[in-house]
Amino acid sequence: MRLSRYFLPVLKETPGDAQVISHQLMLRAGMIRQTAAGIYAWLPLGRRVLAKIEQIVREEQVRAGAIEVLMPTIQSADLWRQSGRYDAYGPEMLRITDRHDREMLFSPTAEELFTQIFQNGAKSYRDLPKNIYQIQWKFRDEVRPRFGVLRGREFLMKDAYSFDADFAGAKHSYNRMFIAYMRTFARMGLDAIPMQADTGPIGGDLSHEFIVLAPTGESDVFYHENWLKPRDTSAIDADDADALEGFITGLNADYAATDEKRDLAAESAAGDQLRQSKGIEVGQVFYFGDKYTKAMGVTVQGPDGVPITPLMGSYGIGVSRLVGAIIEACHDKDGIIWPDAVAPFKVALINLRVDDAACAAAAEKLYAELTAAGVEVLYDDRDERGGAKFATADLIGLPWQLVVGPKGVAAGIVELKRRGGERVEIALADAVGRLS
RNA sequence: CGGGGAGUGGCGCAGCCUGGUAGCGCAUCUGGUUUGGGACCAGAGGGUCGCAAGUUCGAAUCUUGUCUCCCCGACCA
Repeated sequence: MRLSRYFLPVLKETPGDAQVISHQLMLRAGMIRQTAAGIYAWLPLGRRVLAKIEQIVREEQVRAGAIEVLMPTIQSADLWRQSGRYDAYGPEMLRITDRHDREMLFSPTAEELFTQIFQNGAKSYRDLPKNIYQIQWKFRDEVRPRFGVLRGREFLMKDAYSFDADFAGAKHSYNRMFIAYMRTFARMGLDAIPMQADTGPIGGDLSHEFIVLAPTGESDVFYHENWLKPRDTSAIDADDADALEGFITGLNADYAATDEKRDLAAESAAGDQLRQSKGIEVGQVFYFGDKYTKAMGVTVQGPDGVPITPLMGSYGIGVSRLVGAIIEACHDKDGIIWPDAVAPFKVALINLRVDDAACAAAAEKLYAELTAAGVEVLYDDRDERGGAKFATADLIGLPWQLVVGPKGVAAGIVELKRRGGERVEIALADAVGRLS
């Protein structure tokens, strides 16, 4: 993409109403614009990051056996009355009346709808287990939205819902998602710690929140220092229920809990290895059994002819929140430092002198070759001075900067810089190979 | 929802106390000089001061109402 044709409205100064660093950087880097309290427009650069995160989430969901669907954001109040949550949810739910005075709502989560859709298509125990998910916008009318996309009212969320015939199956479904979450966050360059958590309005008795440690986080969290070491999940076979259960039990032997689930005995057992921090919740998994299936009268036919009430879990990942969470974890004084997997582009190709024929020709050639090699490159071909281009590139945080200047081109050399890391001079002829 | 703060060109702010018809920096446009870390000179465009009512000869400025946004706390992917 040529920057001269792109839409990247960067800001030199920090807008006054942004407090946390991720919010400031997202505004300055031209990723988002606020349109109302807690509601944001996603500009091209932000949209690309969102898509990268979505794709990683999607791949790990598929790997865990979940099936993608897309549900409406606007749902009928009647559906929510079946579970009793229409009255239970409170003012956080955005309620809407249509032209016929029918009561509707903007979905804050979707247990009811998934349960209904499941019942609609599943009649037999042979249809179990199932795990169905979507990546869709949600709306929760937070009393006080803040911190940009970390606490918006409208947010993009992956929500999955599992249906099983018995508790062992349901626990395995829960564990599958658990390990999928570990893998998902690790792929994004995040160390997310699963913590015992409260279940809130979703209900149920088993739940973990996945927390990214960050000083700007809203949750107070407590954990054993063993969690600071990265966990390798690559060898785990998620299809092997016993092995998976054993692995997760092993993980959870190290204490980690959010404020409302603190276990003072476990904390004193951890002794001086106990750590306290602030954290950002980026995902949560719940097991709640037959709470919805029972309330909504959902059953499937069992092998012996007796109806079975499926047991459910639900599993959320805050996709849009992750954009902010990653920036909180990955930035310096000059701007964002994207982990490779979620970077909006891989390379910032910087032409220092658009009016220098040899320099421009070299940059154009690199752009063409990188593009042909399938490298995502943002080519700064604007008629700007070097300083301005470096500042923009640092701000938007692409992992690599390929700098093409007149002196270097004359000597057959370009500069390759790792954002937040070292810079090296390489032969012009080697540049494409190094980046593809 | 309680407590606090703020709405003035695209962004950041001053002016308000002590009413007299709006200013600065950045950004934008034109011309020129520049060109490896957010250049310089000259010129230009852009704001009914959130909205509404009131006081006054006159309101960005005073009064009242209203909307919006932000911060602290209580609540949440």
